[in-house]
Amino acid sequence: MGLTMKLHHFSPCSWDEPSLSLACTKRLRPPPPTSATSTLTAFDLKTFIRPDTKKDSSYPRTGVVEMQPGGTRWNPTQEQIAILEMLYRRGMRTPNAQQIEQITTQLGKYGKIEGKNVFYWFQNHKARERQKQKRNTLGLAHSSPITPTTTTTTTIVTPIPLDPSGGEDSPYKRKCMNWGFECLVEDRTLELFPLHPEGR
Amino acid sequence: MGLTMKLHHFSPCSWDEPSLSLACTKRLRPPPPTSATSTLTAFDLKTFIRPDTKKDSSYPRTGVVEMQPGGTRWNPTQEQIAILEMLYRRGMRTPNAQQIEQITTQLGKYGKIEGKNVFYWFQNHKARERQKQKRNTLGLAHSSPITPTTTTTTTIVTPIPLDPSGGEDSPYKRKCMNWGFECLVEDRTLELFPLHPEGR
DNA sequence: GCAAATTAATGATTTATTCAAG
DNA sequence: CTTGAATAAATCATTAATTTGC
Repeated sequence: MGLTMKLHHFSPCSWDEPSLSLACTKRLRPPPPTSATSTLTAFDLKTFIRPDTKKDSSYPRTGVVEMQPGGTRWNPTQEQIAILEMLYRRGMRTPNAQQIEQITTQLGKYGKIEGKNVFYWFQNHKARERQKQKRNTLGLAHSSPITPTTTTTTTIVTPIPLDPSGGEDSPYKRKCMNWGFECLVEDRTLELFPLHPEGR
Repeated sequence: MGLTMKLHHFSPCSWDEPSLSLACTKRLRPPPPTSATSTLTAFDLKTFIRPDTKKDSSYPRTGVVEMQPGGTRWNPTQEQIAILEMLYRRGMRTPNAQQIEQITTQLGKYGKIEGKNVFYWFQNHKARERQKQKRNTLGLAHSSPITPTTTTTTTIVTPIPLDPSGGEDSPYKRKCMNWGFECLVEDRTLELFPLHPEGR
């Protein structure tokens, strides 16, 4: 479990294979009368494969460093972190698309940010709080009774607000999907964060 | 295993409390909000909560067979599957945002589809091909040496087209991110699939 | 033949793991 | 070392095939 050397790059394939022989691999679910087999032979796949020009097409191909002038990855500001942490403490764990969008809009006032940053932040924060807690729990289990050690600041983790009430009616219900960003952009900018963006 | 008749698409949460309960997957009372740091305490989070107007929220309760799109999941057509499988055979594994967009556009000619469907399809297909192969490998490992068995048609898995050229310039580079859908929509509709879309 | 019940397949989400920037 | 970013694995949830009893 450790050395998965996955490095699938883009294929310089030559698209001359004509065929697509649908080798019905399954015994179950026999394919319905497919009219598509014969028709899907010829199309220009090359258009797909072009080695990614992204939208920001104008990049200096100088050969080595083609990085966005703003830097590579999101570098959150203090205000952004503070807000995110508050939301987390308040119980937010996996915001849905709309929530992400709104958060992003607001946090954008304090620095450059994208929706995915917000999404990833919650993912990572949740996961790392979890493992931190687990580490603490296990550590205390067999460690010497008094070892505050001050190293782990033990961040009192407000447990995820699960449904504690016995009244269950669904064994587990998914809630949100984090897609749907496609064109959800509305221009009404809500005033959710009455903070005074000062410094920075 | 099949009598769960729960489909409360609309969580009847009452958001009347001045505090807030985000990430309310189930109906639950907001937990006592763990005194937050006093600086960023006041803002109106309720604005986040409005129960998401994006989705359908209006089901044909009249008992009619009117399957209105919105609450259902993607049900791919034969043509769509055929194209996706071809792309997969050709080596595509994790298309980037732009590729997903283009594929979506093209597959949209054969049925309703979104970008996330394409993304998920590749994720799932890749994973399930992997586990299928693993199962086969393990099965053959301790099975009798000659067992053609003809049952599993062994879908000749075109190995992932690795970069064969010695000319590498980046030692493993994460290539794509599947975000960035925000507003990538261009209206030039490429004609990648010169197929004649006929009704399913 | 047929609809309800069962099962297999698979779409959609969440969680765990990994890579790498700073 | 910390943590943003990305992918893989595990899991949930829903739909279609298939079976079953009539």
